Amino acid sequence: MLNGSPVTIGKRFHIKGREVGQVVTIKDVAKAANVSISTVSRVLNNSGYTSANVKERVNKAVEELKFQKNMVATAMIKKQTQTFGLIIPDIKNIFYGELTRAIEDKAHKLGFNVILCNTDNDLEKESEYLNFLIRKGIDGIIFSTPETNDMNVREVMKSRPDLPIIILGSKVKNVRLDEVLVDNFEGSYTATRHLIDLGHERIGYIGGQPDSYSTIERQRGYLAALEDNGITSNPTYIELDEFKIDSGFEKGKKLLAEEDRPTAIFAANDAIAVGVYKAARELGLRIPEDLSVIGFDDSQFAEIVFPELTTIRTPIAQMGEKTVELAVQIVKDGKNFKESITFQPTLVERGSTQRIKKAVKS
Amino acid sequence: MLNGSPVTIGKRFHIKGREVGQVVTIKDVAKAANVSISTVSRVLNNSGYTSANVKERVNKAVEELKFQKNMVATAMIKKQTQTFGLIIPDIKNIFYGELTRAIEDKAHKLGFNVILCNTDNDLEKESEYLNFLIRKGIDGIIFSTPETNDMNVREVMKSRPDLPIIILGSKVKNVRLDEVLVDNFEGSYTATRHLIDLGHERIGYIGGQPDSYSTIERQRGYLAALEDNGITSNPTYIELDEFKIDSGFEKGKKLLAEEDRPTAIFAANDAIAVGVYKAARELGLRIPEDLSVIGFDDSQFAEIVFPELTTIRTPIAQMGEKTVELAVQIVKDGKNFKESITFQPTLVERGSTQRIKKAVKS
DNA sequence: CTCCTTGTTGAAAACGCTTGCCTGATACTA
DNA sequence: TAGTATCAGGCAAGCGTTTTCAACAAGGAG
Repeated sequence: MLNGSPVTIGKRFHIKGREVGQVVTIKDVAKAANVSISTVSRVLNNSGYTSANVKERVNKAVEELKFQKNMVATAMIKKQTQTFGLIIPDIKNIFYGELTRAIEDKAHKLGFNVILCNTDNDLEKESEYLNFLIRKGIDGIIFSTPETNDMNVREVMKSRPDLPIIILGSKVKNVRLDEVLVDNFEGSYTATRHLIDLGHERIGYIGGQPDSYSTIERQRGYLAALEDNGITSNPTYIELDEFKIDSGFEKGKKLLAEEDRPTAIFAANDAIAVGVYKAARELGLRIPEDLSVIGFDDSQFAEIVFPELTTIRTPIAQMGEKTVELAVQIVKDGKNFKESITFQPTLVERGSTQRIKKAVKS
Repeated sequence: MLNGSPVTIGKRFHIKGREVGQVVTIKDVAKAANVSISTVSRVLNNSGYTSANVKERVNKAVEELKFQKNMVATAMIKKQTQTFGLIIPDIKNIFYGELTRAIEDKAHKLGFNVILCNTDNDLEKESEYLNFLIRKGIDGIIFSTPETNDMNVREVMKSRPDLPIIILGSKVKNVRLDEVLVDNFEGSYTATRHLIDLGHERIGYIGGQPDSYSTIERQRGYLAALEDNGITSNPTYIELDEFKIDSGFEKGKKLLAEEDRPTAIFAANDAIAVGVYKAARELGLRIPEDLSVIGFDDSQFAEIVFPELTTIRTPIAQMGEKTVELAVQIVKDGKNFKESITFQPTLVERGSTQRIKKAVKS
């Protein structure tokens, strides 16, 4: 090839008796360019001195041999794998689908891959994943789980205090970490206020997991809005379960079956709102004529249901991006800011909320 | 500790001036257990001879030191990373969400991780990902993209003929690969047949990407069912675009605006069906009274819309699992079967299809 | 002409593990 | 008693890079 050497580029090797192709290494490049491997490495990484002549020869060899740097070897030395672990409850959940997409996109742009981990909010499973990820040498962990249990996070922080951990959309109790949040209180206050502005006073709230940060904060916002507008909150109008359609359906039915049923429901996320739609349908209540519904997140669901769902938009994509930016920054600069970044949600009015009809109040 | 040695377990090291924790290596274990590192490796991997005594000492040391094997070192030697790359168009798409979940779950059970790659059906992007994945030493690639363009697949096969590649839900032209499929023809035939059985004759078809395997096969099934039942197909009743809600909306409006509009529409996936719902709503057509709609996949959308969508259920989870099983088998045994496995879909009747009213035909 | 400085390269160690080879020890056979 | 399996465990090479160190050349300052 390049310098007339016999064609022994690359190396054939076998695994379990099967030939594993011929992989070109830095050694082959060195031979072809007639320099040492250290030199090849230097031009590859653009570090240290290298003459223009040598640079050219190496680049030519790289091209001709189609050399691709083996990243696991690099990872071994540099202790960096260009990989993040992403911990979420369930990628089937559309909210996490959107979040994951934003995260993966940004990571890819910045030269990182993401390993997906679905925990189903199971701490055991979460712990397994975490171990695996750490053994694989990931460069950081992005947590986005509704539960705020700190067991596993603490464990990681103890064994690998240097490892970047970023919490997305939640808070972990008693631990100071980088976190990217949406202003749940503000969003819920706005949602509830919107209903109040439409004349509603009997307003229900259906939350997700009782000890989830979002559930709690959103409930706070709901209660504050009621109070600020002189409406006494009614405990029987508050139900908590999970951030799922089924939960919304069950709890919705429960709320709407009451004699003095709410005229509006604030669902802590869009999935719950979808459940409420189903409940309303089953009970023969029309939305928005008989019942106003407002959701949270502005996920794809919001535009699929009919009438389209009025909801609080969480800037999911931006939050995902910011999270990755933060993670990369920490990996690169080694500085850990322990930042807490909060995004503001906005009200998106669609067809599921309506001014209350006086008749109903009678 | 174990044998009274001074506490120098683990090694502190720094990256960019920041301390990177203390990582316990096999060396530390060896020292603590008073054996050589080869022995430690042997008991860790349960390979070769080791006495009960030594085994115990090593295990004890492992436990006391909380040793975790560094997988990148292992990967370096074994050329196996216990990682798969998953190529899909977009994780936001609910169908891929469900598929990905099944894949990730199974992979995790079998000791593998999955790196997620969203290509947006962009071959350039796909190629980038592929390169990255290969450089990272992934053990196999799972492809699930509607397009059947073989460019990148060929490229990979050429440079790494040993690398397991599995195609999920599609076919790549002119290439023999392991593939896991759903019987698109059969499913579509069933769908169309179902509409015919309900008395429909003016049946529209809205497909996805024109050159996607699914679009083509589903159209074949649709046409065959029409023909077998003596209905001449009408080209103006066939529209193709993308497997998306918006496409369903646009093409649905187009079909339904015609004078002689279809009384039923077979949408090549549930997302398109959702679009058709919107179109019908805009045109004041009731489903199923004025228009029957049937989808394909039985994704989450099907139960969210109202009336709930009659659709063809693709066994998404099973397909995902099977794919991973296949991949793992190939990685482990080194045998490549080039299998083609086809799953049968089933009809799920819900509220969106109805016997045609004679009046309408008049 | 000597001493530095600056530029350019290669040799070799290191990253943390696996594995082939070799040496001993033990136990069994004849 | 010697010969031969069988079992145990250590040594060292190797995986494909990066990086430190030292060597050497060329050029300029004194």
